[in-house]
Amino acid sequence: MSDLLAGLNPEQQAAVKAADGPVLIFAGAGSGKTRVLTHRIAYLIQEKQIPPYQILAVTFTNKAAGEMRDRIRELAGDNHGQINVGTFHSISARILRREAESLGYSRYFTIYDDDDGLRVIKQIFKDKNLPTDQVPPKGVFYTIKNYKNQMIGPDELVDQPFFFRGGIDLVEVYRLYERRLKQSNAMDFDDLLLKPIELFKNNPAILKLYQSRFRYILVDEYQDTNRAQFQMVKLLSEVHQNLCVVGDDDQSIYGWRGADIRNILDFQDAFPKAQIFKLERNYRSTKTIVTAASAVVGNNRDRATKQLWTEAEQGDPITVLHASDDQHEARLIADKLLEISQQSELTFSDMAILYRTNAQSRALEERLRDYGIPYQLVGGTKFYDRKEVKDSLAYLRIIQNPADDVSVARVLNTPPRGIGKTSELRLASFALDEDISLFEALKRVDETAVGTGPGNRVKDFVTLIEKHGARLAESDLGDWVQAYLIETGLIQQYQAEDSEEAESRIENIYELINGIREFQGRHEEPTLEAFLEEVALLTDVDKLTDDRRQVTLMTCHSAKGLEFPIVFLAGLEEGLFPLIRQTDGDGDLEEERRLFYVGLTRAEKRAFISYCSARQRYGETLLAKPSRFISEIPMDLMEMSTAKVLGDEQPVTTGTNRRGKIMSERKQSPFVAKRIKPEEAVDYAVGQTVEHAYFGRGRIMAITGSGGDSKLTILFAGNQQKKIIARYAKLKIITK
DNA sequence: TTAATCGTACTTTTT
DNA sequence: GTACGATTAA
Repeated sequence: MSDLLAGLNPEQQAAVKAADGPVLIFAGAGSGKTRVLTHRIAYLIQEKQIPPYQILAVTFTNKAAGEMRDRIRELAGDNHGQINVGTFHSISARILRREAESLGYSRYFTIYDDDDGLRVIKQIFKDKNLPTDQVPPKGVFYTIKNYKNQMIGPDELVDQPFFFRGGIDLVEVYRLYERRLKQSNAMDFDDLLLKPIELFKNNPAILKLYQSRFRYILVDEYQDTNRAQFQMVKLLSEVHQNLCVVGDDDQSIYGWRGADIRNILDFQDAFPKAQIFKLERNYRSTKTIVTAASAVVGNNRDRATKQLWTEAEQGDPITVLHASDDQHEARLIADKLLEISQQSELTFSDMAILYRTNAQSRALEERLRDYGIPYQLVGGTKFYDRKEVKDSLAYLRIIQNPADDVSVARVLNTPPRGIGKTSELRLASFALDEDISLFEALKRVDETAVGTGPGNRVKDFVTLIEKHGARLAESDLGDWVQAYLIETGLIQQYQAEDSEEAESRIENIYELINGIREFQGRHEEPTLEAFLEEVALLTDVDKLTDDRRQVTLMTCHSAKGLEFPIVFLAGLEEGLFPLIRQTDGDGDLEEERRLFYVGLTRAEKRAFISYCSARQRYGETLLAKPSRFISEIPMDLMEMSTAKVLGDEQPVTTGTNRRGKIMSERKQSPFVAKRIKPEEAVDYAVGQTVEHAYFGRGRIMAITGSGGDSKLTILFAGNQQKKIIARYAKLKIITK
């Protein structure tokens, strides 16, 4: 069956056939990397007779894992079943559940996300009476995360004077944080990577087991692995050395998360016998796009030498759209989307809009809605991050792991049930004194200083949890969740509110319940723990659908590994892309450039790049210059669009002109953009008729606050009442 | 002591 | 626009 090699170019074939020993494959953008990986696995199974269960393939997202499994199935037939495919985090979680006892955890441990972790830090601040005014808990949390990412534990920091201002001892908070998680039988994302290493180092027998279990290891997106991930694969492949990593140093974009580009650049140092292959032929994009992207990324110093090339046609030049502001930019893009969908065979699902920050999606979304263009948004506020969904999940997590203090604290008084801050504080300090979990403290509420009123409420709460905990085993999971969540009163609380927002929160809770039923239908063992784990490790991209006729909106980071015939890169302005943060100096310009490279190389046929002269950010209007990345593209590959948009002539959308007029210059910021502050608001008064860009004419019913920050309550046509902040509204006074 | 309202600060990218 | 914390009202 060596038709496995048919249709592969010589380099790809060589990479597939080099089955044994360490292998590094540099795979340029669009060079058929996934093909090589899947064919390689099929080759191992069919030609080398390796049992599938001895193969471990690690991908970056669950979606990529699913796709890989599908493609191997096509190639290798039935035998693929027991192959281990997953993300680092999901594979680790699986190992850790099995071996939890060896680490002093129960197998029902909870996975904490950043929000949960931050709550732990905040609780520590409360317990220790640390001041939050000098150093925000968030900052402490991120510092700790940073250390964990680099595998630096609190003990290794001890020699250094790590005191923050305000007398906060970082090492102590770090220690407490680790202790709290352990006591809560919880692991954060970093632990999922660190604990297996700890496990393997302390238990040679267990390590040996997994070494022989994973006799062939393949790692995709290797350029984005961090130190812990490197160590894990190194440990696992130490004996057999059958480690194949695939990546592209030019696409390393997760340095901020601890990814170490040196993992790929220095692979040979760690594995001196490594064979190296380079896939440099691009099959995805036009010559224009390949040449442009290569030219830009060629400005980076820290990279392995390689030259991407293609035999594809030249294709259209990259179109640069210049907009006056972000609203205008959104219109230009929407116009192009419509134009392309009408004048070509392409549909909206062939098009994507990519940007640097999630905040940019709003203006785009508004305009797409106006135009009636269907879109799907990846990222932003995720479904599982919504308050009501997290609350619901917290109720479920308590059942699985009562030691999960974060979840218990989260829902103890949600919905409000008469257990206020004071009671919570007393319970928490009792738990601390007795060295027991918060839930244990609730059960012993009579021994605490909590009053009888709230005390009875606490007892009701405990009864509620225990009652449903006992029922879990004997009922259908979906029915059980529904009954449980209803009895928590969570839904009732929102029903009482009777607002649009509450309405959608209720919908989300039901959507969660439906999600569980759907999970039941597709999972072999639909247990509560399996569901909670899937939810914890799910990414946004995992939920992306291909086949609906929708434009895709997402960040360049999320777009990694995807491709679209038409790609728009929005917001190409100095300070935004490359992004410059005001707080900690210059970021990593080379990484920003790689990110741009990733974005541009997503395009198959045509790329559009847009930038604005002025952009609303943090409530201010900033003047901006076009990104340096635009000028790094060879001139002859670009065309500057001078397209006029119909909408420009309509008075309704003259916000830019008006704003341009009332803008006054302030001092130049240290960075690229000039800061512009709108003048103090015009004098609004109750009873005036005003015109709003979106809502039309209306009458001011009430004003609260003063100046630009004042809130206006305006009654628009159709009895629509809206509250609007004067400063941001594009209001025109019609009559006094 | 609890609940509701008000004011403020925040938004880089994600497993 | 949101989500949190603080302040105030009950």
